[in-house]
Amino acid sequence: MAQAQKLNLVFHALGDPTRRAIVERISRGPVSVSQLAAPLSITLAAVVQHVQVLEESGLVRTEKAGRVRTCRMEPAGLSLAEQWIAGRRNEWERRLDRLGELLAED
Amino acid sequence: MAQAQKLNLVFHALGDPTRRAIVERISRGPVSVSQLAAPLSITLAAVVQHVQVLEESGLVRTEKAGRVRTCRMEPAGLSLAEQWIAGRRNEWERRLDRLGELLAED
DNA sequence: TCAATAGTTAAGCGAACACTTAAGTATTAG
DNA sequence: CTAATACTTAAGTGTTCGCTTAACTATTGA
Repeated sequence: MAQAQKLNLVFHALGDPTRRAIVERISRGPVSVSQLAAPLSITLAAVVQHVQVLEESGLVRTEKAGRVRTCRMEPAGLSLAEQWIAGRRNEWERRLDRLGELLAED
Repeated sequence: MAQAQKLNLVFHALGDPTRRAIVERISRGPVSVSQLAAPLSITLAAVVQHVQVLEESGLVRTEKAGRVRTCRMEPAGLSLAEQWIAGRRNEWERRLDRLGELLAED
């Protein structure tokens, strides 16, 4: 998949507060879907849909054993977003440097 | 504004590829709205709407001089997103450390 | 075996989204 | 003064989103 499309999915996934709460929980250790649903005031079906979005975005990996689906972190997903942001900061800082050099010329 | 609400706006803003392209351009230096629109195959009106979303998210600052609106980077916006991501990675790594210590016990 | 548990899937609904067209305002160059 | 430029704003349109209810499947503990 193209990088841009992956970034669409990752940033879109993180744009929802319920999904960020789910990621926060999963980043502390593996959890089942029911455990994810417990503190949330939405139906299990809605939680399943959020988990699907997170899995398709590459932020979360999922595995079913018996009737329980366990969700784990997939750190590469977050990494992609982090690197895009770092790239922007980098360009911005390099520009400030060039500007500083220009102003330092006498 | 609450941190969570800001994160909603920032991640949602970055979830759209056109808006990311706009941020990439702005991170290389200040630009007018027309300059932003030039390489994009959407109407000026649509670009204005994207810029509004970016401004409300805190990623971009904007200033009008005469009839030209100039857009600049607001690095604090990206920073907020970066810190949230770093926080998740941190929790995930700390958990791996604890796990490693457990396994190292004999 | 059979009832509770854990998740799945589909259909539907109202709100938000990205975009367009169209009609406007304000600024500036000639 | 006038025409072109650079937006701005409003209304409308099709699509996607987050969520619900409801009906279903698969697993497991008593």
